[in-house]
Amino acid sequence: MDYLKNLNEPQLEGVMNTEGPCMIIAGAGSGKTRVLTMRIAHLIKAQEVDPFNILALTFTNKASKEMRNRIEDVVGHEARNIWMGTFHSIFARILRAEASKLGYPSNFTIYDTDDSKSLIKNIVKEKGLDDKVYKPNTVLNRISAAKNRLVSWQEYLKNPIYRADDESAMKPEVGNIYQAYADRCFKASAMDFDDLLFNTNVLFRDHLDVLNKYQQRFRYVLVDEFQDTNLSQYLITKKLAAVNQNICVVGDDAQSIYAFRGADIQNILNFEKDYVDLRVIKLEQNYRSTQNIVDAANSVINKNRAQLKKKVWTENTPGELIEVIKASSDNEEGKLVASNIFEEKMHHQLSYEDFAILYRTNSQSRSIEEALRRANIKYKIIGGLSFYQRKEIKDILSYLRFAINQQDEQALRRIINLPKRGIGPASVDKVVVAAYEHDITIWEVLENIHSFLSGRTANAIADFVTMIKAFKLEIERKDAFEAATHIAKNSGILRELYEDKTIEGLNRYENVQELLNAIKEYVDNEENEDKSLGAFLQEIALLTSVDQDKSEDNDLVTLMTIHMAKGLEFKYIYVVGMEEDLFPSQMMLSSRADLEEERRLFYVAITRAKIKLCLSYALNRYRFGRLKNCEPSRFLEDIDPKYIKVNRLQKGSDALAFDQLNPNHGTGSQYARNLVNSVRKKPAPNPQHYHKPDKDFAPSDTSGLAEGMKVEHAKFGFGVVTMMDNLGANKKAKVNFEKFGEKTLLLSFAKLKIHDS
DNA sequence: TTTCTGTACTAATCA
DNA sequence: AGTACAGAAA
Repeated sequence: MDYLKNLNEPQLEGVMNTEGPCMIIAGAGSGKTRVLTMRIAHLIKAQEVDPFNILALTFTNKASKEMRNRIEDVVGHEARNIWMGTFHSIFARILRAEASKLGYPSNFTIYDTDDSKSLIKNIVKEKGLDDKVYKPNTVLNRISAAKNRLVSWQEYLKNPIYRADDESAMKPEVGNIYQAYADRCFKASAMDFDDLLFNTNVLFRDHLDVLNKYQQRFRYVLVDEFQDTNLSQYLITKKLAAVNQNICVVGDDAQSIYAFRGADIQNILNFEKDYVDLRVIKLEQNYRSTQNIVDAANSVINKNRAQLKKKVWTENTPGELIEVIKASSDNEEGKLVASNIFEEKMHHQLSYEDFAILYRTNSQSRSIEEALRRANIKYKIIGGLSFYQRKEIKDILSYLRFAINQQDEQALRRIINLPKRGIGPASVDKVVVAAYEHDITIWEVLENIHSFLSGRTANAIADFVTMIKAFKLEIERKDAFEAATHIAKNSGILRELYEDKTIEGLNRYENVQELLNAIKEYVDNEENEDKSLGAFLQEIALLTSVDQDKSEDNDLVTLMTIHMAKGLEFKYIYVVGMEEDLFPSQMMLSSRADLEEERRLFYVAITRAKIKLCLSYALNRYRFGRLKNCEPSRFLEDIDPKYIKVNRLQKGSDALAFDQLNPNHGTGSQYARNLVNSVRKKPAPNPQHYHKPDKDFAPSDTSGLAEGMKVEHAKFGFGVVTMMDNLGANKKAKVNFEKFGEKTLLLSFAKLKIHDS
């Protein structure tokens, strides 16, 4: 068993003891992924467990792909048959198979966050509530938190605690919005991300035969990043492992950074109570980083109160001290980091792929990118706006979604007037109201539109329905790729993009081509058993941009958020934007628990580095298009100073000069800027300047209007007709107004009173 | 109904 | 710096 070589004592223990419940508490860089992969390999090779009986759950597709590859290296192609993937993807797959038990079609749609938010927006509007109070984001977070704690809308409405919470937040209607939201999702045959887990719980609760089937199937259950599971996920795994009791979880409480998604460190503590015969293994030796980095990380995490005691140590060399870079602005920060990377690369003969730049928020990537481009340093961005979130892609996907599932309300709203076909929001509202009044689906109203509406809009809708029905047939008859191509072409989207000859237009056109290629690839890939368009859509709904790395050139500097970096390692790590209100984020300052989570995030960032860590901050930064002063992050002070190199003055930096110029943090210049802005600002149009007609003002019949007539306009006041244009369907008149000058008015719209002839 | 324009508001992290 | 929305004009 040569795969067992090079494992230390506790690691070996984690690999060999495959039976019974087991929890591995693994410090950063202690080789936990290695233990997990070797454990699975051991199950297959030594214990002859059928890969089909192993369920391994991860948090990102990237992690699961990587793990599968590493297992494949040991056990060969059999690794393919392991049930390995993210919680969401695995249970979406199971729900697809069992959907009918929950009253869903197997082709249910998966709503992404945008779909959810816009649905909530619609509901708030329909209920006549104030959208300033019920912001989609806030409401969705509240609903999401409830679902992650397995609280249905019925229980939510019943529970006085939630009611009191909502009332003290001046949002008493949240429960009712939750109810409407759940109802509309169900009617749309749609599940949001949280529903995938929530409904899996419902499925296992209400259908014991189904639960039993999967309990038998998954004889071994393994969970990576266990500290990031929420209650919903925790209960699923617990239920699945209830019969065989072969459950192994791996985690590190110091790296729990997903509380905002309902993750609960308590799960680790509860785990010990749930399994009396639990074997607990601690991995504390760090193999990844230098002594200085490990010690600095420890000094940071020790500032947190809530944590399990554990000592991460290393035998590695002390290595370099941590460098702190101070810059005058975000742009300069980018420049300094770029030149620093270039120097280190040259000096130590490194590749660009040895470097990663981490930041708290995606919006910070802009200034860094700019600097890297100027310095001719190649880079790749992970995360940010994903390919599947682009407008043109979402448009096409909405067509595909709606052709498959006619109940998908959000997809319908997106495409019904795209390209423009004369069906405006007013008509859509009428349709929705009609559906509500007759208690039928929106699609049924559309199919029989002539019973509800007449005229041009009704015809447009009838044409739309005919088109969708044709698409449906296309999907039934042809494979996913051909059907999608047909829909892209015949919906008119592709043509509209093709006619747009701007650079962005060309880009969009290419993106659609790329989407079609992706479908082709999906169809051609032998590993996908279900090649239908519906399966493809469900799969990509759970994909993020992390999962698509196809670039030929791999020697690139990596840019990403700290969250994305979890589980990865690089020789050189740059953490940028070490400023108050940015990192820690200003939204995390309200409670100790929030601040501690933020600090764990910093811990994660530090421990990604193998050889050198570099932290940077800027004194000024553009936010919302305005320059803001910033202060260095309190986290810099959390590091024991003996691990930090006192920085030489940056050459080429005017940071010092800037400080001298602006001893008061640049308030003077801000004042000057405000002055300039106030001068530049155009005076706001004053409605009081508009003409006020008599209260008995009534528009005249303008069919006999002619040049030279004196008229009164409701807003522009008195004027003289200077020219008539009676050609074509739209009669126009040019009127020279006393106060507003010459205007061209469409007579079918303009309200004019004729004052003399 | 559509298009244009100015304004107000925004960016926390992921599946 | 972007974009989403409202309101005006066509």
